[in-house]
Amino acid sequence: MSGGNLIDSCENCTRQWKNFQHLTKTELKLINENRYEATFKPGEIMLKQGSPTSNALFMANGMAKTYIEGINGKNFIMSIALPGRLIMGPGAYVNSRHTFSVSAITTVQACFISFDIFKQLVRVNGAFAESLIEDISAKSLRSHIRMVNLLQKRMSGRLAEVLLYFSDEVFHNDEYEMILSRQELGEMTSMAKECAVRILKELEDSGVIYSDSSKIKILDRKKLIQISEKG
Amino acid sequence: MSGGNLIDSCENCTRQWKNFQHLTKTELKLINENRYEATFKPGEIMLKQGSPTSNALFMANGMAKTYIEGINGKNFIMSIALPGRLIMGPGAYVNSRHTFSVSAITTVQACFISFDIFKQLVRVNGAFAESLIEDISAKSLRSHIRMVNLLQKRMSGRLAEVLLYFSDEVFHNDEYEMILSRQELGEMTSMAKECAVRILKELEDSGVIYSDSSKIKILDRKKLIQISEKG
DNA sequence: GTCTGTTAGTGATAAATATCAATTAATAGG
DNA sequence: CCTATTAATTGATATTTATCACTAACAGAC
Repeated sequence: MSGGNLIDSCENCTRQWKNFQHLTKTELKLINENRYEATFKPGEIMLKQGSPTSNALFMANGMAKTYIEGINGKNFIMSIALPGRLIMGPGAYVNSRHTFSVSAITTVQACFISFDIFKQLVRVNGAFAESLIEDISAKSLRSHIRMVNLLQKRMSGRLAEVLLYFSDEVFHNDEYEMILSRQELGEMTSMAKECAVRILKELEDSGVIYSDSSKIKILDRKKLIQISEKG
Repeated sequence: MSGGNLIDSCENCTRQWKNFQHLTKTELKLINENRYEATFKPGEIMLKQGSPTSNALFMANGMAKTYIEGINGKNFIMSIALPGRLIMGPGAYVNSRHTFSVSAITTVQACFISFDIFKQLVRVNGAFAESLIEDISAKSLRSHIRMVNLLQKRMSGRLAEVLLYFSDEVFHNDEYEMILSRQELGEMTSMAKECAVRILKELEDSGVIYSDSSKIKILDRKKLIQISEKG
């Protein structure tokens, strides 16, 4: 993590959070003047669960994992944070503690903005507030869907779902680098790493995917969707 | 479900959603003039997953279960809706479809308020908007905690947690009527009904609770918490 | 290059959980 | 009060998933 601003301004930022479009020029300038840029190396923790929610975090470049540190050191990876996204857990408006941790997977460039300023803008700008509610709601909706997936499907269905998530939401491609280790893949699908390995192999053996340790290629999308839906 | 307003007005309603305190008199009057009261009998569906989110729902009296209709007709009960609470899923601000269903457990008195009006107030009243974000955030936080509980604990831990939920959040008493059937208890803890029965029996045999088919009494709270935390 | 620690992969086994098949309460109508 | 259903319980068994104990592969430090 190093200081110094590489990004010129929020106004010209190509990775700007899309909800900032609801701010006036003055308001956006206020954000810009109060942001702190940081660059994280792979593996570095960007936000720590339990720490005070003093800042909202915006992803400018790179990828990170958001995860809950659960019972007995067992993690649960919720999602992959991508450029242009706001990272703000529910704790910001409840107990002022981060509900989850975030750690960089690749090199990550991110901006911190004080919650005092952020919340103030939410209070005075109705359209901005509404767009924040939309953002929070979308995350909540995903988490509901995710919950049912994880609770009601067997391992192969859960893993298939995550493989599709990477293809559809993260890389927008049927072929991609699996940026998570097998251990992490297990933490995202709520299974032991050994099981993740085995099911990946099963999917490869049945010709649904090609999988070299770090590369994934979806060969039979229809079947993968079927496995994901059937459970 | 029958029409006719039994509640005099929002202003004097003892079950008023606490966030309405941020509304002006005029705004609250607007809500009051546009609300529709309904009474549901036990078992009746109040909101159906997938249907359009035309209204926000406020619980005035009684208890309901909110549940997601998942895979193969398997339900997942998220929580018990109580008097004074707003029922509004994330769909309202995303795809205008209810994300979950709600059905009455006891006789329920509830008010429907059009989302058009509700959203308008969110837009113009910053403090109200903020309080809504707080409400949504609190629900989201619970759901995160719930997710870890359900994903990382074994059956006895999950059931113990739900028994404590009823005691702490619903009845505020160590002794209460279990308003859910064994089947539903299973749907809330993500286990088969037979397992719910067995674990309830185990807890009784080990003196942690007393359980007559419909009555639950927590005898050893410390131990129950321990079981819930250990997983 | 060699050493060393970490991740991936494999098979055997144990533990947890679901399903199935019966019975036995419990309850709502008539 | 009796009967038809539905819910609760129980035991046996099948599935699913986790754990354990290794071996192989790999990457970084020196």
